Amino acid sequence: MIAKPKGTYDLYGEDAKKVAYINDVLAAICEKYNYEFIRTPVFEATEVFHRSVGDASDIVRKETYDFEDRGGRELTLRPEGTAGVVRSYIENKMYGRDLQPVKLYYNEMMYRYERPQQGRMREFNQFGVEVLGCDDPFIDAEVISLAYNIFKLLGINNIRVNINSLGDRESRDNYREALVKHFSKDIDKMCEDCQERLKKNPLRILDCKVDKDLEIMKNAPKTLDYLNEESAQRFQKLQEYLDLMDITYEVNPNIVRGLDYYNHTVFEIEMLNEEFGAQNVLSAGGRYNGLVENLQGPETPGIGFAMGFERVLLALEAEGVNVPINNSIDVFVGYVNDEEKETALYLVQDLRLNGFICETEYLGRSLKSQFKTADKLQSKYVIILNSDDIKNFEVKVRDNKTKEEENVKINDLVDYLDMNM
RNA sequence: GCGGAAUUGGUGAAGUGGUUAACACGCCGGAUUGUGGCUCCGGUACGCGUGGGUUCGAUCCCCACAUUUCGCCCCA
Repeated sequence: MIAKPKGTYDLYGEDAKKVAYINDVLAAICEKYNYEFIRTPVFEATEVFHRSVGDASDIVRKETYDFEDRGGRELTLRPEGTAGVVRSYIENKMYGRDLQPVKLYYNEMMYRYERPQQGRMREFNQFGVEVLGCDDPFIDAEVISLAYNIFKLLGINNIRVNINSLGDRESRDNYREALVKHFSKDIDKMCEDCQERLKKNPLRILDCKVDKDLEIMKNAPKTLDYLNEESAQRFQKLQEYLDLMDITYEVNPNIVRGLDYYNHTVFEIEMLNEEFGAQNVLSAGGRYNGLVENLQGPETPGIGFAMGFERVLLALEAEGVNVPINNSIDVFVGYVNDEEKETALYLVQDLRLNGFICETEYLGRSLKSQFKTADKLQSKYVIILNSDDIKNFEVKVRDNKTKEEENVKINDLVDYLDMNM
C-alpha cells in the first residue's frame, strides 16, 4: 500500500466539514474588517524566505523544502505566509495604491521539514493577515482584535492573549546586549540548549523549559525596561486601545518571537487547556518594520499574524465546541425497476436545480435498504417511485418525520416541498 | 537532529510460539415476494505495519526500517 508522506494528512469526512466551516467564519470576519484575500505561489525563489528570516537559527538550514527546478532555479516551498505576501506587495507596487494601508489575508498550505507531532505537520494550513503601510499602534490593536475575535466567533474561549514589545531596533539591540551580559556570567549552570542559544538567539533563552525556575532566569532583564521613550509610549498606547475594545490580555515579557525581523508589538494567543499538549500556541504574530526593505522594497511598516488550522481543530475538540454542520438532506428518491430509475434520474436533477439537497439509490439495493439509507442521511422527505404513480404523473412523498404519505403531481412537487419544508 | 511509547479487519479492540485469529460496532443479504429504523438468522481479515533473522513451525522471540504518538530542539 502506498502511504501518504510523513507529516501530511488527508482532509476528509467530519474534519473537512469543520475546516469548511472555519473557512466560512474566517472569510466572513475578514470581510467585516475589510481585509482583502491574496494568494501567492506555493513556491518562491529560495531567496524570498531566506532573506526574510535572516540567517538566524536552524530554520533556513534544515527546515525548508528547497529544490531546484528543471531550469536550474533555486526554489522553496513556502514555509510561512508573510514573506510571499511581502514579495507580492513589492512586486505589484501595492505601496502605490490610493487606498492605504493595504490589508491582506491569506489561507494556504505551508511546508516545513520538521519532526511531526500533534498539531505540527510538514504540510499544514495557515490563515494569516498582513497590514502594510501603517505604523500606528492603532492598527496593531486591530490586528490583535481580529485574531482574538476569530476564536471568540469559533467558540474557543479558553485562551489567553499574550503581548509584549521588543521596541525599535535601538531598544532591541540594547536589550539583547543586556541579556547576553546577564546570562554570560553563569551560563555554565544552564542547559546545553541555552548555552547554544546564548550565541545564536539569546532572546529565546527566556522561554526555555528546562531552566525556567533558575534564579538567573527570574531576575533576567525585561524587554520592557529597555524600551526607549518612543517605544514605551507605543506599547502604552497599544494597551489602551486593547482595553477600549474589551480584549483581555496579559503583558508577558517572555514572549519573544524567534526571528530577527520583529520589533515593537509581538503577541501570541495560547490555548489554556492543561491536556492540550506542547503545541499550544494557536496564533502568533507581530510587527515587522524593516522586512519590506529587506526584500528590496521601499521602507514600509508592517504587522501580521498567522493561525494554524490543525491546532484550531484540536482546540475546537478540546473545548467541546459543536461546529454547526448540516448532515441532513432534503429528499431521498427511492426506486426499484428501470422505468422508475429513469424517472429518479430526471427527478433528482430537477429537485437539485430547484435548490433541494437530494440523494437517490446508486447500488440497486432493496427498497428496504433504501429506506435505511434515507434514515441515515436524515432525509426530510422520501419519495418512493412506483410505475403506476408515474403513469399518472404522480409520486408518493413521505414526510420522514410524521411518516405520512401523500401522492403529489410531479409538476407540483417543487411547490409542495417548498411549502412543507 | 535527540529520547520514550505504539503498530492486529471499514472501526473499537481480545489473544496465543503450532489445526478454522475472540467479541462488539459497522456494512451486505434474508425472515418481511415494494415501505425501513426493533428483533432474529447468515455473510464479512490478500491474515496480525514492512523487510530480514531465530525455530520443525511465528501475529506472538530478535534486528532493521517505516509510520503514528508523547516530549526535546526549532517555531516564520
